[in-house]
Amino acid sequence: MDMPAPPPPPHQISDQCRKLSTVLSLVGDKWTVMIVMVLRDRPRRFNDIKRTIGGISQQMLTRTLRALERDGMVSRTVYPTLPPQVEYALTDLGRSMSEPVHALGQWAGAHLDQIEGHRADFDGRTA
Amino acid sequence: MDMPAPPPPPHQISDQCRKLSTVLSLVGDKWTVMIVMVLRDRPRRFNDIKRTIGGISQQMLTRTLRALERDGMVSRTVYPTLPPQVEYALTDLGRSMSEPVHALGQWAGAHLDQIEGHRADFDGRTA
DNA sequence: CAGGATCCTCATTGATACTG
DNA sequence: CAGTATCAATGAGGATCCTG
Repeated sequence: MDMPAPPPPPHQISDQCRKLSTVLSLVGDKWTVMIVMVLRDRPRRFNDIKRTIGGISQQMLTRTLRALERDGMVSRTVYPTLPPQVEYALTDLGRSMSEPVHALGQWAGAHLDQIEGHRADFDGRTA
Repeated sequence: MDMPAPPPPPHQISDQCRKLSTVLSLVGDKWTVMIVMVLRDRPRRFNDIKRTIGGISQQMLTRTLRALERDGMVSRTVYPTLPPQVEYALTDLGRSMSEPVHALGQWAGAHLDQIEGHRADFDGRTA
């Protein structure tokens, strides 16, 4: 069969991106970033995190922490006291991730007004 | 009324984060990052983007591009030819954003295996 | 205190068909 | 080609109640 080169698929980019989006979607998650940021200064307990963030349901906090634990970003330590204490902390991996995330946060902070300006502009023109 | 100091709300962090999450959620969006990455090398036309990404509905492509345009990340130029041509390109702001996003992508790529390892581990222990 | 189980609601996404 | 409009399905996220 004379097919010297298999047709190079035009979506190498998307394939790579698709794998990355698995991780990227972590960052886009409404709560994940907040939790990582909160845990950045020090380990905290469940309701401590809940109170600090404020506005998150325990359902979502549980789920998000589970997801972070699953990805190895957060460690979960149970102290069998009474009442039980569970402490969440960033792992090395989690702390490592928090750096580029923080950088992105910096950028976002620096350009927030600009973006909101564009939005108001756009909405004004559209209305 | 003797309330010398208004009770300092314990969620200064969350307030800041909430504003940032407006921008951060852009990054987490499944398609936004891909589109930005695709537009990073050169301006492209609608169906060109669609084909390159592959798997995105025209509905979502339209919406995501609109959102990016609204935020001032992407410019939309219409050439009144027949058939019509519409070219999308990153603005300076968009290109600026693509840098920390790219950094995050680098990180994600570098740690993808590690993360997937953790996931497999976790799922194994849980199952 | 930490979190599992349920139920419910609304936003996001996709598929399809139509238009300038 | 580059959209808009409509409909249907899926899932995220919140509220509530209950347990170890």
